[in-house]
Parts: sequence; C-alpha cells; structure tokens
Amino acid sequence: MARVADETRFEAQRHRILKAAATCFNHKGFSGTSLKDVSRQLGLTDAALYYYVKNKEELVYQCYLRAAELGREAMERGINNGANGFEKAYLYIAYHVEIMVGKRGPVAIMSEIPTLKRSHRNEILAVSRRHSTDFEEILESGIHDGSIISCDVRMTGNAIMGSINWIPKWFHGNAKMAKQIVREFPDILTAGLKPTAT
Amino acid sequence: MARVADETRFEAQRHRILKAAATCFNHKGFSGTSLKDVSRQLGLTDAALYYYVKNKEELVYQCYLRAAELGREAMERGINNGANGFEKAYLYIAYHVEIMVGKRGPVAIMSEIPTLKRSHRNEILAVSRRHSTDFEEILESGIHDGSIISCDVRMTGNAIMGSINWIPKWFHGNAKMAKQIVREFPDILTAGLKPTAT
DNA sequence: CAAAAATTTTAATCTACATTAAAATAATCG
DNA sequence: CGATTATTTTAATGTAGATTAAAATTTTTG
Repeated sequence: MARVADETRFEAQRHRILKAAATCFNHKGFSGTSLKDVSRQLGLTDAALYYYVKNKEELVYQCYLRAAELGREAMERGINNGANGFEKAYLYIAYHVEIMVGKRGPVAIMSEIPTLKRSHRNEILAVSRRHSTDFEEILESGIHDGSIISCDVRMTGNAIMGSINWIPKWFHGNAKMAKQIVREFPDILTAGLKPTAT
Repeated sequence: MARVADETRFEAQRHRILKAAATCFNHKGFSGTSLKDVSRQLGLTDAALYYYVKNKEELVYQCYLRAAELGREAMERGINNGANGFEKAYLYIAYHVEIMVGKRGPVAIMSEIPTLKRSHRNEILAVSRRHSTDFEEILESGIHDGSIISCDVRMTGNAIMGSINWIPKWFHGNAKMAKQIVREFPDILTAGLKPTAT
C-alpha cells in the first residue's frame, strides 16, 4: 500500500486535470467541452477522469470552488495588507490579477453557475455573493476613510469585477501580456476611485 | 400569397426568437441551452425554430451578429457626437450600456465564439477585433487632444470592454437597476481617464 | 367561404457524449 | 521478485438533444 506518496501523486494529477478543465471551460464553455477535450490535453482517455472526479458536473464544481478560493485569498491579502480602503482595493486587484494570469492560473470563469446541481449552485452563489459584498465593503471603508471618492459601491464593484472576470476571455497565456496586465490593471481599475487632488 | 405583411410578421417572430435565444445563451451558455429551452419561452416547439433559422449554430451566429451591430451602432454614435476623445469614449459607453439594458436588449455575450463554424467564427472575430481597435483609436485620439491621460490603450480598452461585456451576467432585467447602470456606468468607467486637475 | 400560403406540430431518426464495468497496465512495497 | 494497490484503457450502454419529413393547423387572400 502506498499512502502519503500516492496521495501526493493523486492530488497532483487531480490538480492538472482541474487546470486543463478550466482552460477548456473558459474557451468553449462547460457544456461545449467534452470530457475528451479535457483528457486529450493530458494524454489521457476520457474515462480516466472518473478516477479523479465523480462526474462532469463535479469537475466544473471543483473548478469554480478553486476559482472562489483563489479570489478569496486575494481579497484577504488585500484587506490585510492595505493601510486604507483604496490600498486594500488596489492590492486585492493586484493579487487577484496576478494569480489569474500567473502560474496558478488559469482560473475558471464562473459563467455557467446555473448548470450546477442545486446544492453546488447554492454554495458557489453564496461564496460568489460574499466575494462581491466583501469588495463593496472595502470600497465603503475607503469612502469612509477618505481614500476613495464617494460612489455607488454596488455599481463600481460590478464594473471592476467585470473587468477582472473577463480577462480569461482575451488572455491566453502569453507571457508578455501577462506582465502587462499585472502592471497596468490595478492602476487602470482604481484610477477612477482616487479623490480629485484639490 | 402574403408578402409585405408576412415578411414583417416573419421578421418580428424571428426577432423574438433571437432575443429569447440571447437570454438563454447568456444564462446557460450556448451548448448548455437546448432549442427546447429557447422555444419554450415563446410557447413554441423546438422544431418550429427551424422555420426561422437553419440550425442551432446559425442561431448563435445571428445573436452574435446582432450584438456586433448594436455595439457598432453605439461606437459610431459615440464617435459622431463626441467633441473630443474623452467625450467619444464616454458617449460610446453610455449608448452601448443603454442599448444593452434597455428595450433593445438582451444582447448576447460573445463568449463562445470558438464553437462557431469556421466562416462565421472568422467573421465575428473580425468584427469583434474591429470593435476593439475602434475603441482604442478613440482612446488614442483622446490622449492626443489632451482629454484623456496617457495610458496603455490596449489594456485600458480591455478593462472597459470587460466591464461592459460582463453586465448581462449580473443584470437580469430589473428596471430600477437598469436605470442605475445607465446613470453610473459611463462615469465609473471613464473616471480614470480624466487628466488630473492641475 | 374556399384555396393557397405560412406556420407549427408530431413523430422518427441519428449522433455525440456521459457514464460504467471489466480488463489491462503500471507503480509500489514487503 | 511476487503480490498488492493504483491508474488507465477498452468496450458497452444509455440518453439527451439536434435535425428532418410529413401531417396538421392557422393565417391570408381573392
């Protein structure tokens, strides 16, 4: 019997599968990608995937769960490291974008939540809403501490999140562009939040 | 024989079908929505749709084509009515957003272009790229005429377009929210473009 | 109203997956 | 090495959903 080492190997392979799946899903959508599409990327057979996940729905669910975790991680780091609201927002964006276009990506776009089964859907919706409200709270704190102009946090949050969520639609791994995104996006997305120099 | 009047009726029904399809596609993705999903919304049978479009692929293609047309319309109106680069950008956003959340919506999110057949895909890609470069040119003109700060127009364009493209993911027809979007988005998305008051 | 045209439905067909069980191969361990 | 466990493949099965042709229904028109 092989325990520790095998669990590592298993988890590693499972991880590779999730990444391959995320790539496919971002490209052709959940229902649009077959398990063959995913397995082919790894030199496997479609049936092999069932050793790692229960079924296709479970595969998206895991992808979305991972996306949610990475988003939450960025959010927490932003909150913990920013001195004021603006900085928290700025850093969250920087961390999230960095994760998305970096080695830990690709991150699945959560664009087909309705196709998840009830329980999974509710869980993902909950964590997704939480993410939004967390960001809105950052914005509110920034308005309160004077580092962010007064604005509709709901709309502003949606606007910024939209930009971030859409990235996988046009970024496909080009290293130069990754650097560009990491360098530019945090400033572009927060430029409008700064109080006008009076 | 019924000519003029019937063509109107036919076109009207066809139009309703495209809207229903766009709604479904935005919700569950192209492959994720069945023709039954679309037809059910109109109290029809799935087979009835074939009287209006050749097949399912044609249905997405038409949806994307319509989305492209509406986007182009907004772009042209922005270019024609803005006095400088900033205003052109601002107005384009305002028009596009207005169209998307207003009576003429919903507009299909072009998120599954890869599933289109070659010729359609190339056409949509071309018009989509054209849309992006047009917007980048607006930004450049604004930088040139001093109404927009110096910035990476490619990244800035992607950021703004992402926000707009993502709207159908969280907006589902609520009238109050539609007004909010129309009121807030143009300012939110262009706030960062204004040269700092010196 | 009756014929012609337009629209929709019913009823089949066909195919691309998802899924599964059993067999085969590869890795690990004593 | 031989046995046990882990991983993958082969080969079937089942089903949803796209597509089509023919029939039924509705609309239009003279």
